[in-house]
Amino acid sequence: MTTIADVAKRAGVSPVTVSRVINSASNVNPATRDKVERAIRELHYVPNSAARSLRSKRTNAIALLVPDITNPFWTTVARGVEDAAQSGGYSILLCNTDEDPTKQLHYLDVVISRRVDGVIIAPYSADARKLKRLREREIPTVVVDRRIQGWEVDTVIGDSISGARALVKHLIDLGHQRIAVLSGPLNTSSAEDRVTGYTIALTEAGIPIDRRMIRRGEFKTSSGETLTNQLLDEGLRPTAIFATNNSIALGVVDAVDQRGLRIPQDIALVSFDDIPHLSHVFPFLTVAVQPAYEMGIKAAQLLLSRLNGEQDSQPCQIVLPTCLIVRYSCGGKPDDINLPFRKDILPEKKVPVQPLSLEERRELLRRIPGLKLPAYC
Amino acid sequence: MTTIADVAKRAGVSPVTVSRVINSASNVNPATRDKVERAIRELHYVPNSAARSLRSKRTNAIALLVPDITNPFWTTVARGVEDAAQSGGYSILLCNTDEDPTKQLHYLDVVISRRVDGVIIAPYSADARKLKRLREREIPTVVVDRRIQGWEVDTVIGDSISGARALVKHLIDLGHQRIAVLSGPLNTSSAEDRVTGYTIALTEAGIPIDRRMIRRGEFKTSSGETLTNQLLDEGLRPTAIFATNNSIALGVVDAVDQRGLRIPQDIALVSFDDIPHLSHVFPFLTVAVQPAYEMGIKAAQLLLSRLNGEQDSQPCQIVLPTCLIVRYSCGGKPDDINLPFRKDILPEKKVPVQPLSLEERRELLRRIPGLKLPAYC
DNA sequence: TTGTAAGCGTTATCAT
DNA sequence: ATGATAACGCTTACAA
Repeated sequence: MTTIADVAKRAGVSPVTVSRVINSASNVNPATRDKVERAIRELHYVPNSAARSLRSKRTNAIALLVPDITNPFWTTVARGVEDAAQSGGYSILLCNTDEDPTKQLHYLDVVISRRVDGVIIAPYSADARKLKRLREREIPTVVVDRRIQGWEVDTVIGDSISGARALVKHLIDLGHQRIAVLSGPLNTSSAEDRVTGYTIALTEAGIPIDRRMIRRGEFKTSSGETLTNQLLDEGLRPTAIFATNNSIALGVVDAVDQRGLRIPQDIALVSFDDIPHLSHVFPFLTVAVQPAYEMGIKAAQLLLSRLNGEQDSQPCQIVLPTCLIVRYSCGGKPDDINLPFRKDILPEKKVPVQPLSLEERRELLRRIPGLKLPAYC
Repeated sequence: MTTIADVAKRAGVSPVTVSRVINSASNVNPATRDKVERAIRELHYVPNSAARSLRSKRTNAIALLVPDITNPFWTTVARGVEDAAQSGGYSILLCNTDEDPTKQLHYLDVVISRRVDGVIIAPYSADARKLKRLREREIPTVVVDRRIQGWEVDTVIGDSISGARALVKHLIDLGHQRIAVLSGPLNTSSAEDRVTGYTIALTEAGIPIDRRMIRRGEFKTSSGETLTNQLLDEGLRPTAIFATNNSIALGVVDAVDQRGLRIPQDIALVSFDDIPHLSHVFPFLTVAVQPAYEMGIKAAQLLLSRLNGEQDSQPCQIVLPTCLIVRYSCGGKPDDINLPFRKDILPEKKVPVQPLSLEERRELLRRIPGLKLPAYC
């Protein structure tokens, strides 16, 4: 395989000069540059990045650790990351962690072994100790979609609290009083923030919190199904369910379907995160959406700016606004529509979600004793 | 950062011995191994893979080049690839080409520069010359989803011809005679094979081919929309449309919707490739599906077996069977169902697709003069 | 502007 | 079973 020495020989210069051309150093004579570039072309020379990395201590690669690329939310985030990374000259190492501690740990070792320049991660836990390896080695890191406790690290998240609050408020406005929430893992901030938003909305409406209506599982369809079954088996008779992510929502649909119940006639359903192509063909599910693509772009841009030292040294937290998309799944629409759907019959309404105001925040902290409101909202 | 020399010193052995331990060489004294492993743990040593790669000429990485990870088909393939690669100790370099020649070329350079051990690619064109760089450098390659002309290379594809034939036959059985097909790029075998399947089904039913009913665009929603509009504007009055991929199908839905027409009452729709979560909530679209996850797994396994030299030297072509999933979108169901859907009201039927038999093949070649049937079916 | 020399951290090769 | 030595292909530091 052609090396830099071959090119140098052909161009009649030293390897260093070729290196300078490759790295677009300024101090190269244009004529020399031409010679070298011709030699590179003629020999189809492509530098060996292992060798470059070994010497330069940079890999021009970043790792992306997400729970599951198969979830359309993560797919979209990944695409954003890839686009931004690519245009900055970085490659992406893709890692699915499945929210699995062992897998995440394994991948952190891969990340360290490969000496990637930076990491974008949606960690399975808010516990900073799980990311010790990254921190110890001072690998530039951006956490996405979730907040971390115990480590001031760059973070890009959606405003889950306000989104959830808006979603539940919407249900309440439609007359629902018995609303259940199906949350994800306890130590995952996005799951918890959505429960917080739920609590806020109920409190603001003067509806007492029934702890039995708050369920926690995993961000998985199977979990949504199980939790729904438990909920309905216990005879709590919720009139609406808030699924804290799209996978859980699908599980709710399944469980409700199996019981011969109907959405929204028998039970309403809202969800955090959309199911992209579904809305396209069947504008059904009322959801709070985060700008997933932008989240990916922003995370990558933030990381790259760190790598280039363009950023001030303070870790930052970027909070992206959410939108409420009101569709059919909580009722309020005729239920005798012919198949298939036309968007003029099943219109959808997209509304930006307002974050909590300072007064609302203060008021809430007063009214709800145990409430922990993260700084971001 | 800790190096192999640090570990060696601590364990009181030479770096080579540490290397042997890392690489689980057999000829290491168990006691020595223990000492080394302890030292590794104590120092939190993780080998530098750039250095390893430079010396060993292996990167333990493979590149995955797909059109767009955002398309659920590719998402699923990617997940399969990642799972298989991970369990073989390989990392994945993710590259979205957007079916764009420039992007693909760019990524081929990245691939070469990074000296990945192998490549899994869905190339934007069947022209082998576009992959010259891979071939010249003898980078082990598996082509997925598409056939390549002019290069005998490992390939994993779905049986597009039989799938398309089954899909169109289904339409014909329901009484459709004026069926349009919206295909993808001319030089993409999956697109062309699906048109071939279409042609076969019509011919077998004795329906003459109307060239105006065959449209070609891109595998994009916008393209599906445009093509549908053109088709309908020209007054060809198709009673059914066959979209050759899921993105195109979504464009058809849009266009039909905008005209105030309904699927399937006014026009039927079938598609190649499912839209995963859609079917979950709204079992609507009749489709031919390929086992996308298995395609990813198979492609990665094939590649890894090449890398490990476990395979005979012949390039091979793996053809995965397709299934027909019959749902609502071509009619034959009541159209006065209340929202939302219950799967017992909108049942779906999944049928394995039979490949063309030898006799059928022979018969077809006789009846259709210009027909080019690829070897795989 | 260009070149020389050294070294990045590992493993292949050969020797013991 | 273990070690010494060199080399992988490049870039940094310094010199000219």
